Amino acid sequence: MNQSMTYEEFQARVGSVILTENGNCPVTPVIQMLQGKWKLQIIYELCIQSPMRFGELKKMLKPITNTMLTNALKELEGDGLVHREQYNEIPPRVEYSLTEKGRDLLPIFYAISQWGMKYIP
Amino acid sequence: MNQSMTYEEFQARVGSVILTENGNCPVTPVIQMLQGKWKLQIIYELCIQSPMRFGELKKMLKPITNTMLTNALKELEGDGLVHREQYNEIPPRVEYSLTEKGRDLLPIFYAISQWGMKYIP
DNA sequence: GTACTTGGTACGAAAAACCATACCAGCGGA
DNA sequence: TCCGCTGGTATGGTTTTTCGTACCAAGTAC
Repeated sequence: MNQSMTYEEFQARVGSVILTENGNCPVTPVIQMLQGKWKLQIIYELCIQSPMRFGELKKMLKPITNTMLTNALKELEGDGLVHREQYNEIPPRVEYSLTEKGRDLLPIFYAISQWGMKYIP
Repeated sequence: MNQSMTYEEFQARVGSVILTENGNCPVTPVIQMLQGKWKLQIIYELCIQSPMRFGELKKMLKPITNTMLTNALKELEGDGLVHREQYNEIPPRVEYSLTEKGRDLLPIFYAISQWGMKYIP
């Protein structure tokens, strides 16, 4: 099934079948996992370029603060979406990249970009 | 292009071409538009069933308060994603449904559900 | 010896989000 | 006459996010 599915197709597949199967919703937990001002943006930056250093990410997400970036990255790492690789050099170097689990979020961003290209002026 | 695209395909298409074309990103504004604890959930409920009355929505999103639901629906209506239809009856009846613009968000939820089915236990 | 580098941490303050509670209209039913 | 129904609004308070600023280590260049 691709992205040109109809409303009825999605409803038939996700709404009627999966949702009511055992009470486990495959959408709500994902939405909650990705909540927060920066998480989706960070993942998206890592979609575009990976790996990225802490400072590079910070520059891309310009008004972000150290604290926010650190916290968000920690949570993303905790959720297994982002991998943190630390090199013991001076000055320190830390590289962030998407895990396979994180890369699998790509179709979401693809769908978002399709919508954005249609509706964002 | 469907959802089994490779990382390189997405990168080539969204990362390299569209993003750098004119500085307008088709992803970031969408992410910001959908931010907040309830917006995505409301849209998702309306994906599953539409139209829905205010009280039905409230029941589905159980711990939500009147204020939150009202505010979120107003913003979604303001963004043109949700349509509000008011019937002047007693007791009052108001039905919410997705606009075409809102329905076009469906592929995003489809992609989310695909990811959720793979990774949510 | 001083300044500069990176990838953070710690702290408190400010802002935003969220919540609970009470209240409203106006008709139908008991 | 009083209650209950719906779809909210108003108010104020609490909790969660987010921000701003200062600071750190440990080496390198000047």
